[in-house]
Amino acid sequence: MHLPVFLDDPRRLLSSSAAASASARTLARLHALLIVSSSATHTLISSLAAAYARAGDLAAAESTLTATAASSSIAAWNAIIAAHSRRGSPASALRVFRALPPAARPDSTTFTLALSACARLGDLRGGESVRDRAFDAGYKDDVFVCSSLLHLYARWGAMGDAVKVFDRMPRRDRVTWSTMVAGFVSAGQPLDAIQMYRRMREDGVKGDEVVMIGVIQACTAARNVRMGASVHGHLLRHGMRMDVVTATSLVDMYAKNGLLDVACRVFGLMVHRNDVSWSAMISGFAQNGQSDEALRLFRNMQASGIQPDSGALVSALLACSNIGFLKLGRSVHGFIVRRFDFNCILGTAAIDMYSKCGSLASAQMLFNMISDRDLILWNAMIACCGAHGRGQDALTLFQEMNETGMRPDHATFASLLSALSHSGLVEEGKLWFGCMVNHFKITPAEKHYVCLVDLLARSGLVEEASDLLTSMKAEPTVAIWVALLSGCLNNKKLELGESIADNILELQPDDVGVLALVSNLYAATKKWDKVRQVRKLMKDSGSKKMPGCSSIEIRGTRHAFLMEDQSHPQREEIVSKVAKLDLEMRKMGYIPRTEFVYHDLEEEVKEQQLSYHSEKLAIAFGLLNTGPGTRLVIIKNLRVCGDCHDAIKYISKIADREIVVRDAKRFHHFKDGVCSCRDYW
DNA sequence: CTAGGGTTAG
Repeated sequence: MHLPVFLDDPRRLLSSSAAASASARTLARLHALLIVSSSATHTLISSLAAAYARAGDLAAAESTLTATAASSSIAAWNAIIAAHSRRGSPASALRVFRALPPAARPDSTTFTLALSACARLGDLRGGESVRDRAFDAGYKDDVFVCSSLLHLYARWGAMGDAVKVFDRMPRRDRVTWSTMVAGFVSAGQPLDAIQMYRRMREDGVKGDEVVMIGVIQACTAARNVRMGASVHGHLLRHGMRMDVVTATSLVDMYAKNGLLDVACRVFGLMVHRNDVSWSAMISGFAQNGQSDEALRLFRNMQASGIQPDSGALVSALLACSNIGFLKLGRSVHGFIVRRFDFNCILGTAAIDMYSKCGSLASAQMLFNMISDRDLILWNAMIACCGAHGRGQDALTLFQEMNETGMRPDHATFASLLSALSHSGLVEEGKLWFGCMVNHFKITPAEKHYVCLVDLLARSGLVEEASDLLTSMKAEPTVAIWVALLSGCLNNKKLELGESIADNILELQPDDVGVLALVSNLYAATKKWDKVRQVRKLMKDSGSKKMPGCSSIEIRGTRHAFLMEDQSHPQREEIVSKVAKLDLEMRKMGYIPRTEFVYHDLEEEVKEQQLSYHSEKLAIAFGLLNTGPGTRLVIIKNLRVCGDCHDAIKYISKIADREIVVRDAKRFHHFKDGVCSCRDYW
């Protein structure tokens, strides 16, 4: 037993580094001995309490101080408050702060800790009362106190107040500056963040990693890769520590700006990578449409022994959504259920995955299981119903959402209006558009106008839609004109349609689908020279666009089909299946719509080209490889053309199959010769 | 004994 030795000089023990790492148990024995031997002085008790706090026994620390003369020792209390903070319980930190005995006079450290706790809790009013006490106690010009006050405001979007504090600070250090930079970034003002950094440099303050991370994020948000790269160079030249966080923000900066190869190189050069670094890289691929690569990385991450965090899982789910990989999506969902609490972010990503993989039922089931729903989760589920052609369900959900007191935002209405439009619920669409503007005071954006115009025009109310355009403050965009034009074409309002087509051409669209619509309209009015002119534009933009690709998942394996790709082992069988279907379709009245072939070819060759459209190949493959009655889910990267849309209706009848096609815009549910979406051009 | 930092959903 060596404790008595300590008793010779407990003072030395408590100030030595041994105490810093002493266990709470050792400290307790020492404590007891101090009391028994009546040698517990004020200073000793205070140091002991601080040592308890460092060792993590906060209850012991507090009870050591309470009811002794040492309870006036602010240093000991600070140690306790700091320990609560480190442990991630700001509420406990504040509780201790508020219950300080009157004899313990808070100092700069105490106020700083309390303000930081308020910032973490988002307790602005509590923070302001701490501020008042700090200022009264004479810490008005204290850099630590002011910087944490600044952070409180900046972190919660009150940049105006943050600037006020900042402006009257007599002294600023790099923490002050970096707080301002990060504040502007999270307030969505990246240019002001960069401006702050410039001011800092003019003031002669050198940036450290933390400031630079803020600047990198600002470059990411401002889409300024050039400056981002120069910051990167600056870091390297000045030999700044490339820690995980710095490197990760660089990876993110390059990836979000489309420089995936550079992002990869930075990622590859990292000495230590943690879950967040992997997440940044995976999301970079997923958001740049390289979903297969994102999923490969996701597997690599697990293989290298890093447990995916929620960021990586969300990105993996996003990648599964993009390519419609239901089996993998399900397994990621299963992984989450086993290891995580299902929060709203993960829930939203999973619901979106099920939705985009064609499984409305799974999305609904998951939604019903989540009881604590936030705005984005509701929006995702409403969008899901809409995408699957369930306008009425979307409306019911929307009303349910309102009943819970959740306030809809612009995205909610975009999803709702789009759902109503796809289901042809005209009266409801008009009603809720008006309600959005008048009751919820949301200024309609382009997407809202597109939905409403589409809804009106499709339903034959072309004039009403046209009036809506004139009532708009801004000039109509291509998307809005297109919605109106397709209504004109479907409802044979050719005269109005022609002037709209002219308007669209003036805006120089390069979208082949848009041009096809315009060309179809000119064909309907027999303006053949204009048809030729538009078809030339289509040829130019058609050669630039990516090839159409469709995929189908059969028993957990994905099969992708491109028009040009001859390499599929079952290619011949597939092509002859399509030909057989084609024959039957024609007997039932199908007429190939060769206007959807954009190359100058003989009519016969054009018809053949139509047979090679990727969605037809994928469907034929699906029919060959699944049993009768199995539902087929096709994921297509571009929009389904009018010809395929007609053809799949017939195929669903002939093969007696439910066929779901997800194109770049939405879902088409084909069954018994009809599609859930209304007229299609 | 004290303040500031990265990824992820509609």
